[in-house]
Amino acid sequence: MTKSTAQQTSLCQHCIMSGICFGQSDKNSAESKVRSHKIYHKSDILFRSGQTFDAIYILRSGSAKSSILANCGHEQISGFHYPGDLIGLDGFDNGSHSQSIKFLETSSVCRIGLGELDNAMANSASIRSNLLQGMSHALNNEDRFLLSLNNMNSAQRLSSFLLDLSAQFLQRGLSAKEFDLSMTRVDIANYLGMAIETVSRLLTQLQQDNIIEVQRRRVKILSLEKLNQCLTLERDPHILLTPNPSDANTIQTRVA
Amino acid sequence: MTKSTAQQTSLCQHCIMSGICFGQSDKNSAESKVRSHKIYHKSDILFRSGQTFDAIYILRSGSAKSSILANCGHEQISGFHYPGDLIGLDGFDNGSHSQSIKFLETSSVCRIGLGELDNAMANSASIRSNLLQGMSHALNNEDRFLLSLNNMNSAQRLSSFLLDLSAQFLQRGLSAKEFDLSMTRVDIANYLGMAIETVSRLLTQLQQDNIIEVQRRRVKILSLEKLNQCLTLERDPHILLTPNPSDANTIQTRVA
DNA sequence: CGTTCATTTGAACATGCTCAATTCCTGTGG
DNA sequence: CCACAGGAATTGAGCATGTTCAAATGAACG
Repeated sequence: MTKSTAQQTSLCQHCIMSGICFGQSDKNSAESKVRSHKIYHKSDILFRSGQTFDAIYILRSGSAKSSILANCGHEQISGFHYPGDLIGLDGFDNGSHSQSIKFLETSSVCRIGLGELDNAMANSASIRSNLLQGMSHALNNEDRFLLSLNNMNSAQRLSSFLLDLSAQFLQRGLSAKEFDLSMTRVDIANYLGMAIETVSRLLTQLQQDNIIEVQRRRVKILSLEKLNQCLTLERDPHILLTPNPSDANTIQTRVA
Repeated sequence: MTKSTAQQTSLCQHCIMSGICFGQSDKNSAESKVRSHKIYHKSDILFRSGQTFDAIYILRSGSAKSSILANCGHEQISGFHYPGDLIGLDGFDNGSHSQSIKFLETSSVCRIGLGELDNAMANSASIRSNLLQGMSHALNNEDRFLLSLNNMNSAQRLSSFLLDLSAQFLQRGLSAKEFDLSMTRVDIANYLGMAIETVSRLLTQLQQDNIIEVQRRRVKILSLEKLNQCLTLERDPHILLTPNPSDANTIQTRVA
């Protein structure tokens, strides 16, 4: 996921934080305002857990994973990031990062210092709104992911993961049906909470069912419909059916 | 978790959003500035998924659960809330709530309209900081919870849940060792992603091991140490060991 | 080419779910 | 005050999903 240099200015103008780089008045004289951005390579670390929080970042190109560390030393990947994503939001909590960010491929990143950010928030309603929206979005993403962990079996989780990636790529103007995974099987297994053997088996299964073609990092989705069906079919909502679906006091509206 | 009316003013002064209610200048003449708050009862809904986002809320007393709804109609609880918690942060994402909030007992809530909030953010650095901190905290909480879902077995998840509650109560000046659960076993099972029978079995197990005493909603922790050991002992980090713990390129620092 | 890492595949086993029945609490009405 | 009904919680036994362990295969890289 890299962009030609010709696209960079346009990339900046559509950035969620563009208000910081381009003043209200001169959105047109953009050329000179492209914020300096730093290039990182595969396996580079943007910041580590425990490190002082002094900036947030926007991923311009490439991809990264964020992870936290359990007491037992276990690394848990909490998300993957793609161009346009805000990174480092975990730091507002207590002044130091709780996550670590590691790049999965060559990537470029804009840094927005905390002082600069706070100034912008004081002066611009759209910056305030965009930042809150970004954080809220991250929260909702985690909620939905949580749902899939608690609610779905391995096959459904993996299908869901692939569909999610597909949507991410589509949203960024790339192919929704054919793409390269930037993470290893180990990363996928970690993220989805299953053994890497299970990931492997399920991928071959999907391939045998003519739903995807997969070869190493390359994935081709043969049928988005069938992949979607994997989520709904063979569902068995075992956990947590509340007894009174029609009760006005109850939150859920329908129970299978 | 309810507070006497005598404590309410003090409660407001320590509120994370107090800057909105009390101007910088007159933090002392507090009496008259206590924001009107609304009382809800058990099973009441604060807002539902899909509802227009027009305010955030602060829980003053009581407790609540937030949940989202899967396509299949399955309700997934994404968190429990206690006094001081910010509620409704999910709405910044796209202008409508993705969560639903349901009270678990009689509770009182302050409402802060979006306009009012944005004004306050424009004018007060501490409001900006507090809101971002609150959202970041919520994010980090979810990350840690995600880790426990992917990383721990049922016994560990339940122990972790109890310890978490204990810490929440302690932080709010209540007993860390003896408290009432405001949620049902069904809620616990839903949240922790297991069957309610498993919750039940594990609680009796913990009781037989003289780690807790539990009777219906009442929980007494006999040994916080032993409960903590439940998290670390019998650990078996099966998933996701990355091969090179000492590699500088790798995020985690140690692997069991 | 040989070493290393990533991935795949197979077979046994374990955790935790499902189904079913029972017990325990709480509130309600006789 | 007691009997009864309904929900919540507990307990037991069988079973399924997905893990563990072990070994083989495949791709990449020096």
